[in-house]
Amino acid sequence: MPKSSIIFDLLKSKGFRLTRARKTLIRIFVCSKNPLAAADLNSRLEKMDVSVNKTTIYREIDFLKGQRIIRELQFGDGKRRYEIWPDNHHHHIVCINCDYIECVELDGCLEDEEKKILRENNFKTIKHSLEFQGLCAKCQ
Amino acid sequence: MPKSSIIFDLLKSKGFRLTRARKTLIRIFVCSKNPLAAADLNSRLEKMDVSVNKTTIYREIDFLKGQRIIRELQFGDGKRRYEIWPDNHHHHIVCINCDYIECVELDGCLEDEEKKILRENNFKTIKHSLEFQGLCAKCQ
DNA sequence: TTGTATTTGCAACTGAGTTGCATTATAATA
DNA sequence: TATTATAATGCAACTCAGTTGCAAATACAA
Repeated sequence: MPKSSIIFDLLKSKGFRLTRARKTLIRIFVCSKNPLAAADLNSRLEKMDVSVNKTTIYREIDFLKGQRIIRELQFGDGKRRYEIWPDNHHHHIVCINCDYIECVELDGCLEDEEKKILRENNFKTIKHSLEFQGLCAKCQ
Repeated sequence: MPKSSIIFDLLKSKGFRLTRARKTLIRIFVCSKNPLAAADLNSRLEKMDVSVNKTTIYREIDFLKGQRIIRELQFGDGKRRYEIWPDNHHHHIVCINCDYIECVELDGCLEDEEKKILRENNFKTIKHSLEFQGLCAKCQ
């Protein structure tokens, strides 16, 4: 069973409706290799002949975020980007020249650091955001 | 000699002018314990009776950033924040409840990871942005 | 097929940040 | 001190991401 169908069933079982926009957005996220901003979603929807108002796109983003189907990322260009909720904990590296993005998996990611923060800063760490910026193979 | 004066001399020696706005903004950054957004700068300037147009604030931010006197940070709320260029490499932890911010210093920060990225992703890493979110002592 | 709560579209808005251009003011020099 | 070049500023109008209130449409259970 493709991943989209699993998500459809999950949402249906929770009593949410499967509208054309919602299903298409979920398919877009499942298939996309890169995190997508609201404007990216809009142009992909248009290409797929599913016309959706931008308000709906933002509301659907909130909905999918709330359902933990997607998660939000920030690459420092002032746009919020989203990707399907990952199975594996990972981060990203963005090429500062051509915006090409790759996933990066780190070993034993920041667990010790979060313990240190609890000890030294008295903060209970919930999550962290870590993105790398650099030059991809082509742009070096 | 206070830190602001050192920066004033540096800029002067490079041939830049020391205007009221520029000097006041540098003083604000030097004194501030927290990273500041453009709107924060505006309200602090008003309190100090130095009225400055918002265009000037944004241009001055660009200037100070270009001179490596301040650096930009993102905490994921859609605003860009700035702090005086740090002597020590550090990150931040933000309380998701009350927005209180503390600095966090990590040991041997991410050097091994950046080497790994060069090996495995073929990216030459220039920099990284890492921010923690959690609950501060009061909000736990 | 119907009832209704969920979802959507629209239009108008907010708030961060940008641009072009005319004006002002810093600071080096005469 | 007065002159001058140009760095810095103000203003108004703009872009672009994202939000809000409300009326209309639609998914889907019964």
